[in-house]
Amino acid sequence: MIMRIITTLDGEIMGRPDSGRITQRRIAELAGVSQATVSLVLNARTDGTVRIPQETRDRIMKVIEETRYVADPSARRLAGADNHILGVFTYEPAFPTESLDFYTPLLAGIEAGAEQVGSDLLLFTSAPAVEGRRRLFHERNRLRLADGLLLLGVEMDPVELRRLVEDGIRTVAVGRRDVPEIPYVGIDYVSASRALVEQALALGHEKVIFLHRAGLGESVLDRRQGVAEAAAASGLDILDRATAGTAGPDTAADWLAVRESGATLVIAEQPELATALHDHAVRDGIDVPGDLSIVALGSAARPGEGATEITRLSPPRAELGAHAVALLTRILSGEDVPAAERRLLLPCPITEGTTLAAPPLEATR
Amino acid sequence: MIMRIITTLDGEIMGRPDSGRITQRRIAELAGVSQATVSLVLNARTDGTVRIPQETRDRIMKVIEETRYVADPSARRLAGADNHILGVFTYEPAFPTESLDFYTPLLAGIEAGAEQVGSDLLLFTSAPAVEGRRRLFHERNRLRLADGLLLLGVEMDPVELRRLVEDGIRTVAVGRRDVPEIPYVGIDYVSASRALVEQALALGHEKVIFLHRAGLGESVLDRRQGVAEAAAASGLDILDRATAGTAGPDTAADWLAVRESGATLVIAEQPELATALHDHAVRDGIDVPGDLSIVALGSAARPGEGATEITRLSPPRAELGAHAVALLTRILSGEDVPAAERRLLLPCPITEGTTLAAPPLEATR
DNA sequence: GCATCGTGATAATGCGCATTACCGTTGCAT
DNA sequence: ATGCAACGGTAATGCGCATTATCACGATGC
Repeated sequence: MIMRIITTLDGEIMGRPDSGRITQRRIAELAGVSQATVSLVLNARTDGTVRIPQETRDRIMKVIEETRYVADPSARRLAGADNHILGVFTYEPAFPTESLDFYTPLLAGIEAGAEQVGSDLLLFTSAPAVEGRRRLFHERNRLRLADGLLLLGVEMDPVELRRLVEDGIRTVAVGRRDVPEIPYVGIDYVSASRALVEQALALGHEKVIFLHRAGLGESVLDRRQGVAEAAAASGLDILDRATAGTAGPDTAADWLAVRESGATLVIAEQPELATALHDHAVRDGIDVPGDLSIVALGSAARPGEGATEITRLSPPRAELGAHAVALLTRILSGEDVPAAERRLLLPCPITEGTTLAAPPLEATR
Repeated sequence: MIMRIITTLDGEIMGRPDSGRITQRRIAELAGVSQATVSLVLNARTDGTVRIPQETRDRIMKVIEETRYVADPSARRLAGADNHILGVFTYEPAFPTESLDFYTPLLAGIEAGAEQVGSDLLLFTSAPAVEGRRRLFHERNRLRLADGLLLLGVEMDPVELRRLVEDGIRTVAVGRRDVPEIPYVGIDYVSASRALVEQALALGHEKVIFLHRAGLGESVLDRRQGVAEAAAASGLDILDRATAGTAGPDTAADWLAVRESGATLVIAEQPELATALHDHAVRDGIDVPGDLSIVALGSAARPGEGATEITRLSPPRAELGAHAVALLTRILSGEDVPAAERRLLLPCPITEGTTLAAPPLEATR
């Protein structure tokens, strides 16, 4: 407050008490040029009508270095320049331990990507949660501060996605999205799921049960489609069971369902469930994979040490994040990215574990 | 480009093609007031000379809701208002798996804290690494965009810390810092280390070896001091050995040193080392804790499942992050935080594991 | 000697908002 | 009638930068 008053009385001469910030005007004074020239030099403009001899450039740059001047990002942004800030919005809290396995590798990839392209990351953690989910658009959101936006989450609100497009906020979703206008980088769960299931079926399994989430997220649907395709291709009927809604600690019910089905192969969408079922099997004296094979359509980021390696899909999550940053950066650069390249699906490798084998003899006719 | 031209020709009437952004001026038009009034209403100013009847406020708020107007954060910032953005700088990359255990819980706490106070997080990932460490001040840094700064890292550059103070960037360090001007929230490693070592010594150990990093980070030094205090208090000499510089996979050498020392108690600064030594012991047929006790002065965020529980310190990292956000927020609020409260040390609990017991009989005289 | 051109800059403007100084009305007491 | 508060706002300004139109000046051409 006192600062303000003094500044008002005498903003120029009295040692500029307002935090002594160095501005382009100050640089200009010191270098004996105009503010405009400083800006032009800083932005290395050489095109068209702008001509500034090297001599002058050097002089200005010298002052800039000496004063350790740094441009104010807000002012840059307001004046229409890019900021090299990528927004990151996660529909679920990013770090809490439940979804840690999911987000952490993604963020690691995003961080690496951002570092490479020289961008900072703005995490929109202020988004208030309404009905358990965060909302992207709230009064006082700071979306516009970022040049572009990365969107993470299992399920996204299509209404919000559309509004992003409307508002001209350049966005890349991490994970395939059905909303047509949204570019994304996803994982080809359809092919991968199909491949894994086909590999399992090729071993001779005929009684198969598939445990999956009931959700409607694109990735969930994709995995189901992959399984369905494999079933159709083999002419087999695969039992289908939706597991308890959330992180379902009710694995006992699932295990019971598996036993009652008489299946020799369990396809578990979630790796945690696969592990849990494996534990149930061990406890019940059932040999995996001798009596029962188990495969998972995903990976925990960090399998417990020494734990059984489930045969499973290993989504390349870090690469996913890095690719998303790369795509967003391309789009932001103004380059005209062809539609085909704005929707990327990364292949998802299969990690061979020790839980898949041919069915027991008595189960084969 | 085309957009720009059209705008230049006719910025007002032609449907404002510049992304159709809604501004306060537009709100003002629609509500039949001036831009200033809109700003005053938005910021809920009621003090002093500003008087706007509820009627007008309502009318303006209605337009704001209908148009889904959101203030431009850059403009707000440029005009001197707070932005509710907290900068986060990590001296090491935040996510890569090596330091994952370290940063992830911290970030989780920071995220939770930020969510609570309604702030976004700006991760300065663009900071270029010079000589393996990131540098905070680089041309084009965007520090000023944030209201304040959280600083993470084992070791920080004192020069940069001082410059932060000089430049008036309000900062809170996560982890105790020796630079006097920097507020911090840290962990009381001195007391905790001392307590753990004293607890161990009370069991009768007389030959003790302490393996620690050679670094000069405050937290490293604190742990060493705690151990030293415990040694002094008990009148015991504790062998002291600096381990290999980095993530030291050379645990064999350390194990050899332990064996040669004839120690009955190993104090390992790093939990990973403790685990490795435990494995060595198992391999060599040495009983832990029957023949050899092992304690660690830290925790891995996630001990491998089923692995031996090392008796250790469990730094409350998530709380640390949350407290740091809270402190920074207090400082930013303009509240005059007393010096004593600007340097916080959280107590660090001991997690009882299965690797600490009395020394074997033959080792006691 | 006058027009022309290239050179090396600069003045002016606006981005969207917050803030302060001020201004026109009306009601009320003097 | 006159003053004078209280009321309900508004005009103007600046934050720091990017950008465009323009200008002064010397060199060159004819």
